[in-house]
Amino acid sequence: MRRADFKRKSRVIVVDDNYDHASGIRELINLEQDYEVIANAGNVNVAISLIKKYQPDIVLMDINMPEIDGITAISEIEKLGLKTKIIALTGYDDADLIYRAMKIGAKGYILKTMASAQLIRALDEVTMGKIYLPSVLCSKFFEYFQAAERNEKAYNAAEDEENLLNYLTNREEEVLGLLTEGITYKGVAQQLFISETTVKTHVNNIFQKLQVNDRTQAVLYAINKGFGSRKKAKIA
Amino acid sequence: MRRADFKRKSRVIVVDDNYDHASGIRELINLEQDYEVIANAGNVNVAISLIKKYQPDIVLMDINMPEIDGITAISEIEKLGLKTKIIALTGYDDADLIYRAMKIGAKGYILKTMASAQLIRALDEVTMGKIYLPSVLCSKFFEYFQAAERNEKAYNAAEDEENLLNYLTNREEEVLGLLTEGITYKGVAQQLFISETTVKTHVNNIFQKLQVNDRTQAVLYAINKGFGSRKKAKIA
DNA sequence: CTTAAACTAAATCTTTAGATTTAGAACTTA
DNA sequence: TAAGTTCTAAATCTAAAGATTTAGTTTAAG
Repeated sequence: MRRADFKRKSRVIVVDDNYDHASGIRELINLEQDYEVIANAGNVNVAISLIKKYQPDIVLMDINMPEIDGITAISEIEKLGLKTKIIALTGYDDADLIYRAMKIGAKGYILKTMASAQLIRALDEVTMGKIYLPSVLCSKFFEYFQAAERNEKAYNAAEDEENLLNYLTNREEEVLGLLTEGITYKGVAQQLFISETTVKTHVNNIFQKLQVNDRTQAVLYAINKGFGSRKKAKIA
Repeated sequence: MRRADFKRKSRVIVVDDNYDHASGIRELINLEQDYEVIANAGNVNVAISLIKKYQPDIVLMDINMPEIDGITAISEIEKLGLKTKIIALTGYDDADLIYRAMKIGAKGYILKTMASAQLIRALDEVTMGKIYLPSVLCSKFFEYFQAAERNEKAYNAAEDEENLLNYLTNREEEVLGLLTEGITYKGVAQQLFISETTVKTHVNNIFQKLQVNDRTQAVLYAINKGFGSRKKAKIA
């Protein structure tokens, strides 16, 4: 899986507040013909300026660091929008950490306790544009991921008892749609080419069907039930 | 990784509309001392009633089936709330399919083209409560997952230009909080033990700061900016 | 052919909402 | 101490919002 010799070495920056550990990794990586460590960083701020300056191919990021944590650091680096790929590195296989690191864009995640072969393997895979997560960690990730999804579902299911929106007529839905954009009776009347009194009639019917007393409550009900789903009314 | 002999065999149901393929898997699994296929199902409806009846330990679910697709099927089975673990099975490594299957709770995902050892490995891992996703598919999953997260971020970033909510005073935030529950001036006044005119003053200041004209727009602005974030005002 | 929704609209009336101005008390900061 | 914020409150309006009743069309269902 080694790349041909005529390709330049992949440039790596190691971020770890433990100097000894960083040095160990550096030496380990420099033994490989395909990689070279171009810098070490002992804290996040130094790391970010080095990364901005050198735009390395890969960053090995220790997650457990003082001041700014590694997760935040990854997030910051991702914001730079470089091609730099980040591999997270920790001592423990905390599901939450793995989930968060992968969520914000880490391309790999390995444990410090893993064999050095794992590290090189991770570098190889990530260099080839893949994502590397050892199966143990992969399993951990999914525990967390699926638990999170289940919570989402349970959360939404709670308000799925009965959706009063289903009782609305087409016209009433249209009117409600305009209400959820913060438009007045007059405005709705103009947009639908009907009189203001008609709008009032519709709105009153909507209130009764949704069992609310005013437009604010109607709008809140509609939004909570996912009315208009992903459009999110724009104000400003 | 085989379990001790005194433990009963894990009971497996195979769901696949291709009878030959299902039979092949059945024979393959029955060669293992730890597993036995207790039923085959050629379509989703049969599968679900069999699963309800036998509550197997594992379901091997082909995703590409006529009528109801396998993803929906997994979702339906998960809704039953059984201990049954589902392993998805497809011909292609479609990132979207993998993502959706894992998202709704599949405990494993393997390709039909993979060696039979992979299948047994998946059964073993899943039986032990882990999640099994071969590294190739794991990588595919994360491509999709991270792309989805990036889109989320981009979506939210668009309205992060400036959050006018930051200019609100504490009291104004309180008032806005009550407005986002659909409460009237009088109601807010009672809850905060202040006069109605004071509430009006606050509300007017809120309108100016949020650059809106009425409470509906203020509430919409607040919700869009994540005011109260995950609480979602309850009406009804 | 009749019944029942659904959409339309008017009239009337009460209640909130919202704009605007002014101002006192408490607290903070230069 | 003076200036500035924040929270409080009142008075006075105007403009919306909302409740209620009645009623004429149209269209689909029986």
